[in-house]
Amino acid sequence: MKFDDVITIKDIAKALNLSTSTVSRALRGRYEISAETKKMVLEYAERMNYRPNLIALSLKEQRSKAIGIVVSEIANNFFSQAINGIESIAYNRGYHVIITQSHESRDREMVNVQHLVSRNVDGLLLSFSCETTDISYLNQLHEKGFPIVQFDRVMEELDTHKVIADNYQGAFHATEHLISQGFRKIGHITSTINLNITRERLQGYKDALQKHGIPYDDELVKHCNRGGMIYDEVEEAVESLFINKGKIDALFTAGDRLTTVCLSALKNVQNKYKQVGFIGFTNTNLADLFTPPVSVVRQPAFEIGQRATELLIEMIESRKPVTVFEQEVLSSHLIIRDSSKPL
Amino acid sequence: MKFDDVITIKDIAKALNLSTSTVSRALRGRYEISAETKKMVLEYAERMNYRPNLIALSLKEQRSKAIGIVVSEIANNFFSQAINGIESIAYNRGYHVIITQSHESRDREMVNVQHLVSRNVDGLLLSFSCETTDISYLNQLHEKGFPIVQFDRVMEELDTHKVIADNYQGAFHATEHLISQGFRKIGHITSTINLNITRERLQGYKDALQKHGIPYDDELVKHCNRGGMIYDEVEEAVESLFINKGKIDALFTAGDRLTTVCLSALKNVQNKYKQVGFIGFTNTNLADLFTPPVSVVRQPAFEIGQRATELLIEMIESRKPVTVFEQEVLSSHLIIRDSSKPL
DNA sequence: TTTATTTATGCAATCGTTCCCGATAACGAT
DNA sequence: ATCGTTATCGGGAACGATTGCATAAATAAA
Repeated sequence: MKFDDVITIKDIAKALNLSTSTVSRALRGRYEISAETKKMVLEYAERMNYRPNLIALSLKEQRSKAIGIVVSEIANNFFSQAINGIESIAYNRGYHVIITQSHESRDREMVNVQHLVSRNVDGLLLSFSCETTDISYLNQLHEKGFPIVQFDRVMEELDTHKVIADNYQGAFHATEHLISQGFRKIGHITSTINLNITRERLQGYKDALQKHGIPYDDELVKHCNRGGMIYDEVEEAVESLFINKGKIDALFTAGDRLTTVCLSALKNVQNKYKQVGFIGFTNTNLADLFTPPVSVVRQPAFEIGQRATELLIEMIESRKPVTVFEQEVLSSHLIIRDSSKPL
Repeated sequence: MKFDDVITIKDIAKALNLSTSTVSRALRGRYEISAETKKMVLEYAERMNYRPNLIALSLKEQRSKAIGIVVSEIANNFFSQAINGIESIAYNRGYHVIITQSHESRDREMVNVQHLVSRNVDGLLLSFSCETTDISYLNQLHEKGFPIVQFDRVMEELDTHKVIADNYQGAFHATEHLISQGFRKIGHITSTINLNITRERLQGYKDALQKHGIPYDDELVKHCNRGGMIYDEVEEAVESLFINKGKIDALFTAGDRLTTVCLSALKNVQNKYKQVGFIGFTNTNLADLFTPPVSVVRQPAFEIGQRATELLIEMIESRKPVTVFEQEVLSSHLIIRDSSKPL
């Protein structure tokens, strides 16, 4: 059904026998308008419940006061918390946010970006999908100086602001912690190597092993390339780590969704959860309800969202093009619970 | 920084020495355009990576092919799953979705609705906040026949399609289940009575008690009016139920976030979780990782989102105004685990 | 050859808003 | 009476895209 009878500035102009310009200025509170005209317009607009059409405004002003977000999944503690951080800043600065999900698909991600751009968003906050390796679809946009800030899952070759957690440190400390608890055969389940977070965490894991003289074993690292989107992929990874009985004595998982799905899989696969040391990256609030309570690496999701948004708005509102970009690294937090204590 | 050099239909027209009309028709594949002109335009557009400006299109066509969503929190399993259901339908029908959060604030909810409307969304999917009692801000919109579908948290007095879970049945069965397991003093933590889901579930709880000859005790029902947004509110409710030692022997919680927060609070308050029978409405996938594994009432969140979207798109695309509205009730699912077994 | 028809293209209005220019009137100063 | 100033307000272009209508050229029919 066609729906179009919302009140516009033209309607007000016609009703009050004024021109649209006058009405516009009255509503904007410009000085050139006489007090009585202004009052008349404001009262009428109020009475008729007038709201400016943001579409028309965007077209005219060439900006929308809206920020586009692309994340892989909102059903992910890290991202939903990050989005809350984003909103907390954006809202106070007068921006609205438009949230989209890539569902770990590069095509969907690209479509979302294009859609957001053709909706005239003033800037983009991006966290890439597992599938994404080729980001040439951003080239043109980026070359023209379109404001983009990457967070969490970032691309080295895309030179814009980046806001991330200290993935390397987080993984290093988590692994070192497991070692300090006496574990020696530490499995690592992570997602695709496409992602910086995977590589950084893997490196932290490796370096911690090396520091303590534990040889690195390729067989103990399993990549779930869809980042936990497909349960079977994760269960298979978990199972394979247990093929030789006692092959691993502890497990370290990277990635929010991956960690929670791993916990399910561990439970389902011969109830292994209680039989290995465990620590994982996750932002769930329920970690201490498990038995044993789960040790986690918690990322400052909210703050990452906030910081990314501050940088983005700074870029949007800067009068001269921003050409020097920074990478901000926020500290993650190791929360030791029982799951990583000696068995 | 002002950013505006995206390619438009005018640029193409100028470059190829054509009129914008011709370019537009060529891009739309209209028959009136000669094959060579069409080819020339298409090739140039492709090469310059032309994308139509959806803002301009929306303004012209008076529709945006976008659907606005307002939920209280995306960091809530029910809503994030519902949103995935919404997206699954919308995407296939060529609609984009714009997700906003009210954070359980009526004002924020209203602002979001107004913002979405002034962005020319073609319809709204609404789930109300805890705070909302007065929805007069929707009156004008609704009277004019603007397509709105309510889901989960709905308002009786707003006559549009509604898609909900069988809250009464779910609560009734959950309570009856606890009774069948021998529990008699069953506490109920729920959110504000403003919400239909609260009232329906409370009624289910009451009726189950009555059916089995258990007197209803007002003291055993606690309302967390912010729906679990404020931890202290929940902890207080939990504590108060335990003031008289052994006052309750089981707990039934309504609401996704409320249930998870309650579990935390139960754990924190003298580690009570293992000492009471427990069942709650929640869609978390981690319920069986707790000890004991949590019995839950699981709502068909994904399907609710899907169905609501189907109804909405039907309304949007209907040529005549829709005046007869239906309320669809989808079955929830009782999943019995150990938390509700006799102690 | 003339007229009718088809084919291909351009013009201009439209959507809602803002803002640069002008236009008009009132008023005081000359 | 004329001019300049100031205070108010309107006209119209612009933003990007679509589309009904007009027009031109090319072709077909007479």
